[in-house]
Amino acid sequence: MKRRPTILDVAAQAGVSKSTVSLVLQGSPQVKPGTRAAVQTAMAEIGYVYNRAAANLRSASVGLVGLVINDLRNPFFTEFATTLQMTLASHGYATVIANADEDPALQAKLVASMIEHGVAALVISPVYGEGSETFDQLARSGLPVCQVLRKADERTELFPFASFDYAAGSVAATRHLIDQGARNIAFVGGLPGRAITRERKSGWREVLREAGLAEVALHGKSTRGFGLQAADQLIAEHPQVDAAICFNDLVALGLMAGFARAGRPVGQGFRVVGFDDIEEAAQSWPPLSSVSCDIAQFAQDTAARLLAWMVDQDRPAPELPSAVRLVARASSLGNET
Amino acid sequence: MKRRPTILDVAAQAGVSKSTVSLVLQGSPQVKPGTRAAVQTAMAEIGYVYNRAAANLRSASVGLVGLVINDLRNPFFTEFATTLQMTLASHGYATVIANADEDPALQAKLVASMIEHGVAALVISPVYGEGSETFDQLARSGLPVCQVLRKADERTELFPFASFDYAAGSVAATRHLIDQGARNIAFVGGLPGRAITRERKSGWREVLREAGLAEVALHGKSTRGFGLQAADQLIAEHPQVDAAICFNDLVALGLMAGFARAGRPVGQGFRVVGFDDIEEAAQSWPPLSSVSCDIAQFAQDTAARLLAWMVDQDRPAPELPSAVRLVARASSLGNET
DNA sequence: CATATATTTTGGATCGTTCCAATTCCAGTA
DNA sequence: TACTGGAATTGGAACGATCCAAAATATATG
Repeated sequence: MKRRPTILDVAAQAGVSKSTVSLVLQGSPQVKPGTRAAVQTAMAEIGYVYNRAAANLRSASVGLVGLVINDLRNPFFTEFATTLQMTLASHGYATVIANADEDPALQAKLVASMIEHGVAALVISPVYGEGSETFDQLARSGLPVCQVLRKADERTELFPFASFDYAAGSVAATRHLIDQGARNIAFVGGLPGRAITRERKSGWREVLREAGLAEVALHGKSTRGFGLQAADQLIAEHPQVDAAICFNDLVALGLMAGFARAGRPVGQGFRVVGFDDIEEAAQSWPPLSSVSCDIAQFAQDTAARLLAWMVDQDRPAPELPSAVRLVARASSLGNET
Repeated sequence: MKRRPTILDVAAQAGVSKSTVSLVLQGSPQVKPGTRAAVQTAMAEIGYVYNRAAANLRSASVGLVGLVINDLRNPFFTEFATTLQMTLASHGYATVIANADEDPALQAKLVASMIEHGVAALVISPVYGEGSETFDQLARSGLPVCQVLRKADERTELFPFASFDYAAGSVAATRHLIDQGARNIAFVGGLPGRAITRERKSGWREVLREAGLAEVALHGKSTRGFGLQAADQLIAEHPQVDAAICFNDLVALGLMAGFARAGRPVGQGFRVVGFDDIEEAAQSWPPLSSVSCDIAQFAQDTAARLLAWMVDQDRPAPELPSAVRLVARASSLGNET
């Protein structure tokens, strides 16, 4: 017979009752060491594998956390996802990662599937727009849900929101460019109307208005491809622009590639700052200045807050902005190596 | 009472039996449309959520596929993972993605956790080395297991292996560089001793020997950082080298950045070809020539093979190399725009 | 209309674990 | 020896779905 062995088989093999086997499985201290050893030997002998579905059915508490990411292909989010998974793993929780691919319908399906699978909590970097039923469903489930990096639902008492203080980063980046001598600073990338775009733009706008400088903004998707295309547009339509703050590093790297292609490599009179400080920023040429969001640290903090919520019923603050830090590299500095 | 409603509650609400509710849940065609509607209304009214753990316990067949990836941060693997997940989703299977982070111990833990969660099959791009117990465990589980992209276990009748025909790509890339006038072609990146490094190197070596050209190889991690560092080493120690085949695009992009930093931008007498043809290859400057592995297509093929195995007991071939295609771009062509 | 057949619906058994109250074991004490 | 109390072990009742064979209902046939 090919049937998977159960704890009853183990119990028979070890000459104890199924309850004792269950206690061993749970690492209870109240079984005698000798008995424990016998049970463990029996398990190894008959090749027993734990059936978590059965256990969950009875105990309801599952060491499973769901993670839904709007775009897992973006390295920034990949880093967040992998760090969160590893941090939770070190606390005995398994994480299921899913990619919503910026598709609200898929996101809804994934969330429903995770609830069905009985996750104990959910972390979501949501897709924008059309997501209200998803959050209504989450609200009904009563699960601990953390919104991270993107705020798609305003009910932050229900879905506490943690992200970075992008506005402050934007101010710092703009001041830095002005200090370096830039006078026509464009903002490139970010889809218009989104909260995160507004935030990353707000500091730039504020500083420019204070300084009485002109504003040029090119909006679009947050991809390398858009940056490439934006370079051409900037050169053709706004030749006076001498610096750019990009929505993220991917856009910035694309923009730099675009300027290089046009024969005006960044560093020679044109300055660029990105957002996120992904690993590649330090490795590109020229190295890219970026508003650094310590995403690994952020993922660890998120894990800690989530654990506090799940384990100690200690609900996180509704809004929590993490500090950012401007890392100045050659792409924005006056002198060029 | 805060108890989650069960199908019995739904049945009571709708005035039918639990069996009927179960049939509706499974989308059985044998319930009358009127009854179905009544049940669905009842579900909505009392906010029923399906309990998959309970269902799995009885039926054993779970629409769940595990995916373990050696390094999810590598965009090549991220693309594979997300495409596989989406393809399987369109066939009604949920996918749990986990990142082993090149850590054999973590990989073992993840695999064990997935088996416990009752996945119906597993796709693994394994970590190299120390993984034998992991595969022994998988063999014992009797699950359909596909090894993809990396072969860590030689028992390919048990764990069918699918990857790309890297050797052919390597031949094509080397011939191409020679055609373009290169005479000193280095191989950069890839950890020595690994099957995949041997494969990607084999064609290069073969062609060089045929042509009677010298061989220079720099081995290291498959990261942008190593490429950056390799550029300096190449310039300092092997100034005669006039072209490079890189283990992957990340190394190639790092190498190009390194050459640019050293004031010898690629395209002016130095040619580079990478492997994988990640999205960024076309967007860098200069655009990077690469041996294209259509990873999205590969992920879809993998999904199809896995489904055939799971559903029709149709076991895939033990070894299946997918064709690759050289995409020549400015980084390896004679003339520079 | 009675009967045969097809379509829907149903109650009980079952999956493999955990939980709980109850029982057994055993060393220490009177 | 008989008794006690804590430690170790146990059997039965859940958990919430699916499966199956049987029952109820609807439809077709002569």
